[in-house]
Amino acid sequence: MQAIKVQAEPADASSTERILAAAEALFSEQGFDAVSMNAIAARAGVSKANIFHHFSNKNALYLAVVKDACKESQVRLQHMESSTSSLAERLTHFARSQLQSMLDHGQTTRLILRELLQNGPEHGRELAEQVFGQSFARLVEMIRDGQTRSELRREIDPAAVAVMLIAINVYFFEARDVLRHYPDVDFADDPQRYSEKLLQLMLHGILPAPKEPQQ
Amino acid sequence: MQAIKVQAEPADASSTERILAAAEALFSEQGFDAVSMNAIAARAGVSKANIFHHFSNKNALYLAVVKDACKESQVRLQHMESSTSSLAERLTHFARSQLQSMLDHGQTTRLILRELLQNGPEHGRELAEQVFGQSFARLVEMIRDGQTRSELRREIDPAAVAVMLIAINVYFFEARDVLRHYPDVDFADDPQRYSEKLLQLMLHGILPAPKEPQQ
DNA sequence: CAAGGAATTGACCAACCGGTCAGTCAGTGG
DNA sequence: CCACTGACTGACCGGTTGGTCAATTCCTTG
Repeated sequence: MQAIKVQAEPADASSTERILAAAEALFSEQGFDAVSMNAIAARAGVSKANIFHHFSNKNALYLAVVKDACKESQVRLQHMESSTSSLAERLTHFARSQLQSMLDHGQTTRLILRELLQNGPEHGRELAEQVFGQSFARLVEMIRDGQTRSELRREIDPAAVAVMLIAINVYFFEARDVLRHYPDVDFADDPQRYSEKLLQLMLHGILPAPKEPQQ
Repeated sequence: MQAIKVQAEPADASSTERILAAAEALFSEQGFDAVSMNAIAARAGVSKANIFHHFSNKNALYLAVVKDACKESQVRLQHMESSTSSLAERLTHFARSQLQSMLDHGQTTRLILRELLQNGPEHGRELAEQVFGQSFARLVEMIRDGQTRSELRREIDPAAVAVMLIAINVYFFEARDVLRHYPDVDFADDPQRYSEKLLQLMLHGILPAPKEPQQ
């Protein structure tokens, strides 16, 4: 029999860490405005005033949370092995691991996607530079590299391939709960199968091959 | 010289319509919690109490707005001509017109996407049934139909094609502001070119064709 | 014209918001 | 032992929130 807490952050972490964790959870679930400082304080197990001791105001706290989330997801997407295997294999691996990572860290992902939906053009640049920029550029580079080795058709725009890959994953994350209710869809609960099917589509296209479908 | 209104809904519409229009604009721009009933009242040019006369509470108003938006976007996607042309042409036309429609009605689109990001599994079903369901099923049917006529490879899952098509468009809408800042991307401001490039990718795949790329 | 229901309003409310503040307390260096 | 400090707290602030209500105006129907 011990202290009852419906939801709480680990008690052994520092106050600042607990506040950040609580704030990230609540912000990602409900968005900025729907979360009160009282709620964050309660979940973190500290007083509201304590939050203002560590963060100058609510917006600063939110910014810290977003920055944290960005850093995390940036780190997560950094290992992208090169050259050892074919472009198709590398793309497949990237797609699979990115999607899995998004699902594993759904909280962070949702926060960033929410941020994406938010305010205008100005705001997009920060995200572009701080979060996705590096890994996107690297992905494009990888594709372009495969293109010089004739592993994909010459007239294709590498950036378009990269965007398509990411679009596929992002949409799965967003629309899973909707897709689940379509009778035609059998992959809503199976990211592995989803990745496989969509990657096949992307690699080989949907039109019938002139001769044999196998390369 | 007349009454000054920084932003307003058309004065000739009924109060209910003006309220709905104002609410949709504000909700889609700022989200549920960030918009106050006072703000909606001011923009609609009515008193706050008047809103509560027409809608039982804030949530009911929001629901009405969402339902309106859903109905509108449902109507928008209903014309999908069949049989006259090849599957590739029909898919291309669908992609182009859907994307254009999303951009033209950015307000509504953003509202629905925001809704998608929101709460859990339960909520997804309503959206599935009320908004996207019909047109998704029809799109799948169209693809399946083309498949029986051997216009696309037999082993392909029509639902996967449909999801890919939609994912491509949704992601463009969401990430435009970010994509714009990538030096590799030349289609962020040109939905037409985006549709073209991505559709080519989807139709022919990215791998080199065994013989001639042209069908 | 009178009657009555719908539309509309300003005044008002309790609850809650983000944020402040004076002050307690544990630790620490001299 | 004392002085100082940073972490931390409960009580509190002005302002705003969603929502109520009695009163008034408007419009229709008899």
